[in-house]
Amino acid sequence: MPELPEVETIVRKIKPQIVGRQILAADLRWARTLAAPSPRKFAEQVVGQKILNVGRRAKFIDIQLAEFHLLIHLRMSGYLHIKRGTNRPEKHDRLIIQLSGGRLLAFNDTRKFGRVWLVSDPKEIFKKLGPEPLGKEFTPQWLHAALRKKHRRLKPLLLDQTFLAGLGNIYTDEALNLAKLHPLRESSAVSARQAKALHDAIRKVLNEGIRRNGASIDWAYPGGEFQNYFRVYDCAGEPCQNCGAKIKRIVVGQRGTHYCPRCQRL
DNA sequence: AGCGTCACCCGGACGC
DNA sequence: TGCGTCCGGGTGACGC
Repeated sequence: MPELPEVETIVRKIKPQIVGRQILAADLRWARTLAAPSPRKFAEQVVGQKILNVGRRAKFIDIQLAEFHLLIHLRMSGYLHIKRGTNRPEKHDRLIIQLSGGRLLAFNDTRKFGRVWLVSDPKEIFKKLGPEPLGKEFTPQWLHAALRKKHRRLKPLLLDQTFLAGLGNIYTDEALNLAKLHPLRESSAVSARQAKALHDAIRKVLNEGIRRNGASIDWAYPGGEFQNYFRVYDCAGEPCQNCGAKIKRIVVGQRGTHYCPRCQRL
């Protein structure tokens, strides 16, 4: 389930292999939201363009072309593959871009949740996003002030990309556990000290996820190991590593939510 | 403003 | 074994 660490990892993997190359062909087989209206039009717009850079903003992969930005959101089951040569498309390949130098960039997405945009200015997509949790703007002071302004429960608030951009379900549960805060805790009631703990916990779990190449669960996203280090996510019924109490699973805003009832009191 | 609910997908897990 | 059903992830739309 791609969240920020997976996206970050994928960007680091593909960037050196595709920056500087030119797009020779583009085969768009499926995409939910796309600025270009048709596969033919899409190919017309990108073929011949050079890839200038590959970056990330929140969970979006930003492939900067000479005249456009190709934005890719992997959602849960999406993945970007670099292949050599011109192999046959694999099952669930949704977009295949043939590059100069004999390389192929394929966007594979089993569950068709991922999205692709071709835009001239990525700001139109990014403008609603909150700050980057690993960026300079995200400080304990900012977080405390931002939490106080809201009257929302911590779990849905942290998942809200307009509040803070990049946390998904796994990392939100893990961060709240590390910070010893209950997922249903009212945001405006969080103290400065707790905000500092939450800030540090968010950075810690994201950096840990990146270091372990993200989490591989089920079919999604090969190669990560973070799933072996979950403290609460997907651990319902298991003892808390900190206190031994049984990890609980509840549903908050349609999302599975895992926490330690003893360490994270309401 | 914030919350609940639904929709989008489909491989895998589960129950019969 | 095979078939039906449910689940889960991120996000946007919609109604209260």
